[in-house]
Amino acid sequence: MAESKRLYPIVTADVALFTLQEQRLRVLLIQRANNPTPGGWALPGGVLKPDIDANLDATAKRILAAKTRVALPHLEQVATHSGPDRDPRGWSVSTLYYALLPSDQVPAVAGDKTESIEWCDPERPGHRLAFDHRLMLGKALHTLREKVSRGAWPLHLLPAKFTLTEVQRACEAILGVELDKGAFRRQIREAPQLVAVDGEFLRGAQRPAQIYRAAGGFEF
Amino acid sequence: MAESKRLYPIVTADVALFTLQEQRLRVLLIQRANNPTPGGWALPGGVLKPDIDANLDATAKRILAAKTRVALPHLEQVATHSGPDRDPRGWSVSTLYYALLPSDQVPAVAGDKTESIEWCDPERPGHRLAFDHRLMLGKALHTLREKVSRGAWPLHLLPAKFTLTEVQRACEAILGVELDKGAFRRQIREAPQLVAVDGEFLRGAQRPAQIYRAAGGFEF
DNA sequence: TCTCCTTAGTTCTACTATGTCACTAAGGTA
DNA sequence: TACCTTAGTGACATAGTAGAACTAAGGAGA
Repeated sequence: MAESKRLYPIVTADVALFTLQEQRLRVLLIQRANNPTPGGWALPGGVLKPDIDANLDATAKRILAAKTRVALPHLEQVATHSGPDRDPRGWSVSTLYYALLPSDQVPAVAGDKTESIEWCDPERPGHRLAFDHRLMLGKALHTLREKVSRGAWPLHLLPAKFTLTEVQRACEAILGVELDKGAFRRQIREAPQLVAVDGEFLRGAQRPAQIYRAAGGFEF
Repeated sequence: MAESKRLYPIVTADVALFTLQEQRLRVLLIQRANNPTPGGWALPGGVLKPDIDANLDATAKRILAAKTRVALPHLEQVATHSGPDRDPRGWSVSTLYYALLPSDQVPAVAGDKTESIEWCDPERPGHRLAFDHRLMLGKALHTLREKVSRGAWPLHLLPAKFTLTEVQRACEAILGVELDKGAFRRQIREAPQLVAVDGEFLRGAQRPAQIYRAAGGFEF
């Protein structure tokens, strides 16, 4: 058995699941009761099961499905970390993904009985992370920010219907900076990924805001 | 053994090694004499050896070292592909890298006796590639182009000393488009990664060209 | 030695994208 | 009806970019 561990490394998928809470970017952390580092906080992850997973993407989706009751629309590969010492179980190869959870579906995420979950500030998780997950989280956040700063709209973080101001707040939460309304709307106006929902407005104690939805085939 | 293949997938590293030949971008392809698809052309790659590799980066470097006599300065991870059918040997996990070989070191690349090598146009390799290597090659090229179009200078494709025109030709070969000299030099002038070698010029039947080298700590 | 050719390297101009900010619009609330 | 809040637009200055014309500096050849 020790020999087989040398010949065949453990292959896992880990996921940084991001969402918005009160207009702040949050990432899901899990404290596993048993399993390899007891009491340690970590990104959700699990071992590849070649008999049931079509590929590592499927592994990541399976792990997320065990935590959430929703089908995650967006899953993106970030990087693969490997080495003999990063996991106490032995030589390991871990492919990191990030996923975006719509902010109205946070309640659909629940831990098993054997573990605690927490939504944390991805820049300061507040827990010491097991393995090299601190580094991984940093890479996932960096990749997400790169994508948004290159003009991708993080619509998967929002409910199915949303206002342009909500898109702007989501971008600001991801990038960690405030954006100018005029410049932001100039760019988003030409984006074919957004479709105004005719006649629907968000009402409040101010001018109503046009409701939008993602266009069909939106891919982030 | 069949059982162990189900439980533990094959883990490999594959490398798209790029270089310049006559100002054209080229990628190294190998025709393996034995090994899993006889006669098929493929990107150089090999199985992770946990007992000697510190991680998958080391696997990629080991594989390249077996093909070339030089230490490759630049190695970058692109993506990880996985699945039960992509490799005839069974369930596999393959991490793809790309590397840049200085154009004056192409002769240092030589195949084993048991295999042919060929430098191919990465957009039209001219051979049917084994596994999903055609897709991989596309991704590697795309990642390289993204990096260059975002302002990285592909100095690792050039000899230790080079002219600004050579940098421009390298960028053009990667991107597949012609660049404007004025705009190119405006950007490269402010780049701290390039250092003019005082008093050294490339001479020919025209005005001499200033010689440059990469600044210390250049990281691509 | 003079002219011409080639490539190196600079500069100028028009244009386009972007940041900044003020302005108008459209509700609700008191 | 005045005023507050947020939605949404427009106007301006600036910075970055493309495109081309320009000068510079050698060698080749008549």
